[in-house]
Amino acid sequence: MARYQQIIEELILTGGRHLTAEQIYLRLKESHPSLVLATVYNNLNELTRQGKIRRISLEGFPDRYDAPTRHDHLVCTVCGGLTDLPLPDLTEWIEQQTKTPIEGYDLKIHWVCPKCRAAQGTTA
Amino acid sequence: MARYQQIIEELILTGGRHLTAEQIYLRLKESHPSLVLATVYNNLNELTRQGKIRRISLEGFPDRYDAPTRHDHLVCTVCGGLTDLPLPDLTEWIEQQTKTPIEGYDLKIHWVCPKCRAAQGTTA
DNA sequence: TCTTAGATTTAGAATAATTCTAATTCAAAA
DNA sequence: TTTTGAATTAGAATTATTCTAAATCTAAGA
Repeated sequence: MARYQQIIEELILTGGRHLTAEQIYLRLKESHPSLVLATVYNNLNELTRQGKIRRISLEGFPDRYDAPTRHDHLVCTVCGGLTDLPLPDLTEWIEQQTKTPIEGYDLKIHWVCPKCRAAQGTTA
Repeated sequence: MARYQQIIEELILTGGRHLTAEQIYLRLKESHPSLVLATVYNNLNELTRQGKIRRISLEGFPDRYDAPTRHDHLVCTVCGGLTDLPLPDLTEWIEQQTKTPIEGYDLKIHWVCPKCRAAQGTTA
């Protein structure tokens, strides 16, 4: 069962990174016309719960889904675009600072991506 | 003008931290019965734009509003509760690592708060 | 004082992402 | 072949937030 779980996972891990639920739905609908958006959400929730994928929540934009490998993200404050950023793992440092065990963390770095920086130079 | 801007700002900075728009609305409605939720949102957006308050987005919970001082947050993965955590500023370290100027960052640390940890021990 | 102009607030409809519910379908086991 | 439980489907519901248009207010100018 879980007819769609595997192809959704594969699409997220290899077919395109940082996809939204709707993008996943539209891509898979081509080859699986009976697929429905609610099924995509169901599977995304299940995969996230199992730790096979990672959900990235962004202010003002729909959630995106990513590989669960440990890495951080640059978020463009202009276009909302996401870029992977593999900074060193801060877990131990945080636990030393807080003197408390933690489950993990979510680090989003705000920048203006090169494309938007160029566009700013043009208009401003 | 901006009749409500100041009292909203004051409530966020001093009257209670990590409040939602609705909590702010309910508290102020007592003393200002004509106040409407849309006005709260308008003012929260304006205050955020001006950098006088900070918006904190949490997965699955409404946004909360906080003082704009630089600090990080512990987020309980069980109850969603927020706790302030003043870790050292990582901006310079991140800029060294990425070799790119950044605008700031958002660091949320996932833990189980003491209250939920105790409750877990009880039930599990 | 009266008028005007601009901004703010109000009221409530609209939006959009996501979840929920109930009915249907499916796959495997009995 | 029948049963059973889980997954999918369809579409309604939810919820936080935004939007729109009308009403209100404030301050300035005549």
